[in-house]
Amino acid sequence: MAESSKRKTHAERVFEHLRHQTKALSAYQILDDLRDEGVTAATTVYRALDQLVASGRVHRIESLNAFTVCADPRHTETPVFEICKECGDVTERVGTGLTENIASLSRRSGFQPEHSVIEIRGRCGACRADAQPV
Amino acid sequence: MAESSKRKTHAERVFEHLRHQTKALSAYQILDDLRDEGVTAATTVYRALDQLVASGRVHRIESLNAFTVCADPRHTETPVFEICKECGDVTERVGTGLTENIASLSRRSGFQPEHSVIEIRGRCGACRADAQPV
DNA sequence: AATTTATTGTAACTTTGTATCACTTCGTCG
DNA sequence: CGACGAAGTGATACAAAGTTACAATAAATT
Repeated sequence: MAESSKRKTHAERVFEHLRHQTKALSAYQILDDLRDEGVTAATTVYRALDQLVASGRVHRIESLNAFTVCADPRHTETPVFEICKECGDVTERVGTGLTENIASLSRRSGFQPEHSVIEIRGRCGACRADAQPV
Repeated sequence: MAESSKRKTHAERVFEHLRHQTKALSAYQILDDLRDEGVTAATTVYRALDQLVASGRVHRIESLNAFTVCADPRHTETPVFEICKECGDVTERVGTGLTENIASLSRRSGFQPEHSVIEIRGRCGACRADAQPV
């Protein structure tokens, strides 16, 4: 095995790679991208992603079956993801107050929320600007 | 082909079947369930689901890769789904005010929302009650 | 009847995700 | 030092979810 693969864990490699993306990547995209660095099996990528998601350093984007780094691992609020249908960029918003809205909904319905998925698909500001011809 | 399959479209069959469920069903579950009624191919199920989702009669639950009927096709607000991790039941909530929250978030961020995915995973009221011994 | 149009089926294939088992690496403890 | 166990990795196979391309059929039009 390449000596380079001895120093860092694969989880670190996956995290570092994701950190340099503006789009969310699928597990298999990550696998392809990291073959040079000694990651050769889907299993390994999924294991790395499991750890990273569990530790809150990476988020899974459900509507894309893809993954992106957490913008701020210290936040406790439910993150909101804006996903641009044109350029594919994914932006995480925190402190949106939506957590409280969900909590109050639950108070009414008797449902006990554990994990919320909030993903907004649409067009990002940059793509809207691009589409304005003068 | 069975004569029964002549009367209704497959989309109708899929819709009727979903309507009698409390849980969301995957496309392949639907396929299995409807084999007796002459639905034999995954393609057919997906085509039916595409129509139903496009016409707003069925929702796709992204975090489950599954489908459920729309509780009220007339609503315009973004639906919120409560998904119980224990019993698997999926409940749609409308009129939660979350649409307005998302809109105001967008006003700040410059993002133009088209379709929002809001799915809350946790425990439903019934399962919470069941888990209370005495 | 002939042509078009929508619906369905078949089959192969891609993408996404999991399970199993063997092997290596590495720390630690005797 | 060497044995041992835990964690990490890889290979393989498989399961689940979704798509594509094309042929066959049925229904509607003319």
